[in-house]
Order: sequence, then structure tokens, then C-alpha cells
Amino acid sequence: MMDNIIKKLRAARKTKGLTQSALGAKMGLPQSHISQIEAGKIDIRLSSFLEMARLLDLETMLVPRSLAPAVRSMLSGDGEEASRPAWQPDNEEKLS
Amino acid sequence: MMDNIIKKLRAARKTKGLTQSALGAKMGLPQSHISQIEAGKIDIRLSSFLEMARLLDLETMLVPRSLAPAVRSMLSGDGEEASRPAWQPDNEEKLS
DNA sequence: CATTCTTATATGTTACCACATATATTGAAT
DNA sequence: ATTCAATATATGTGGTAACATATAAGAATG
Repeated sequence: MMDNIIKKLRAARKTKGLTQSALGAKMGLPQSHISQIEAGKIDIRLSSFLEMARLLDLETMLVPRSLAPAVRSMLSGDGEEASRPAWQPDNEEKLS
Repeated sequence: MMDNIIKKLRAARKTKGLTQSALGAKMGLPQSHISQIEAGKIDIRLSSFLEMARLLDLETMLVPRSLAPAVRSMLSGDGEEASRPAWQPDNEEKLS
């Protein structure tokens, strides 16, 4: 479904530490509109989607279905390499 | 820009040997509308785009910009089956 | 040529996104 | 509890995609 891909936009925004207002400012849109979009309440135009993705440093790509799993596995290691250690000594207790 | 990705839809349709009418039938849309879309004359809704891609066996994916080149190179060999070597002697770019 | 297949334009109606603006709700922090 | 930040809802207008239908232009085929 489509709100799946929309949810990725929201996740990307949060990852970048942007608020809806901040993103809205970049796009020249009011925060309220960003909210509607992310909530999947409206069916935005393709150009709006592409611009929003671009502003979040995401590229929209069309992948042949047969290759999608391979691409997905490539993407599964989050965002980029320079961020978090590949693992962490699992420390079961008390993390909040 | 955006008509770039639209052009890929047209290319995919042709690759699959579908006419605008045939694709339109699958989507429940008139051929005239498909023509407008492919010509980049209208700015379609995201759901329409996603469905069109899906009917052409294409998956719409959001790829972090930093990983886009790697994904692109993965896709550069004509979108066919899984019978390609996973790997090829470092032939860096050369993209479409 | 004529005929068929494919694609491009044209016109009109309806539905709804884009946008503005305002307010409400949630949530965190002090 | 009272701010203040972030997000969610609400209302209204204008523009345009979605859709139907019709026709014209191109491109092949016989």
C-alpha cells in the first residue's frame, strides 16, 4: 500500500531530526499539510512526493520486482555506515 | 526531475510489450489518460503512480542518496531475472 | 491507397489536493 | 499546573487530476 512508503518519509524526517514545521518551511508548505500527508489522509501529487523525498535526501527509484529483495537487503543496514556500531554488547537491563 | 521517473514507466511499459490501451485497461483508465501521464502533461497522484508502477512489475523504493549509486549500478544490467553473477570485476560506474 | 493499431489532443464535469489560516490536542519540560 | 513545542483537526477557496468520450495524428500492415 501507499501509506507504507509515506511512513518511510516520516521516519526519514524524524531520523534527520526535522519537525513537520521545519520540513514544511523547506517545502513552502504549512505544517498542517505535512501532518495530513504523513497521516496518509490525502493522496498527494507525485511532484510533491518526489520533492519531499528529495529534501529528506531520499531518491525515489523504480526497481524491477525481481531485484527488489536484493536491493532491500542492501538497504536494510540502516542509513549509512558511519553512524552506529554494527552491534552493541547486549545489555539487558535498564536502558531508560 | 519528475518526468525522468515517468519516462521509466513508459520504458517499462514498452519493454513489457504493452500498449497504452492495454495498460489503461489494467488500471481502469482510458488510453488518453495514460498518454497524458507519459507525456508528463499532468502531475498525477501518488497512488496512481504507485499502481502504475506495480502493474509494470516495478517497485517504488526510497533510497538514501548515499546508497543510490550502488543501487543504480545493481540495476544497470537490464532488469531481468536472477541469473546474473552477483558480482562483477569492479567496473565502477557507467550508468544510464 | 485504405485500414488498422497506437498514440496524441480536445472538451467538459466532478472530486479532491494544494494552500491558507485557525484552533485543538498531545507531550515534554520547568 | 503552566508553559512551550510538536503534531493533529477544522473550515474554506481555487486549481487541477481523474474520469468519460470523441477525434485527430502517426505508424505500420495488407
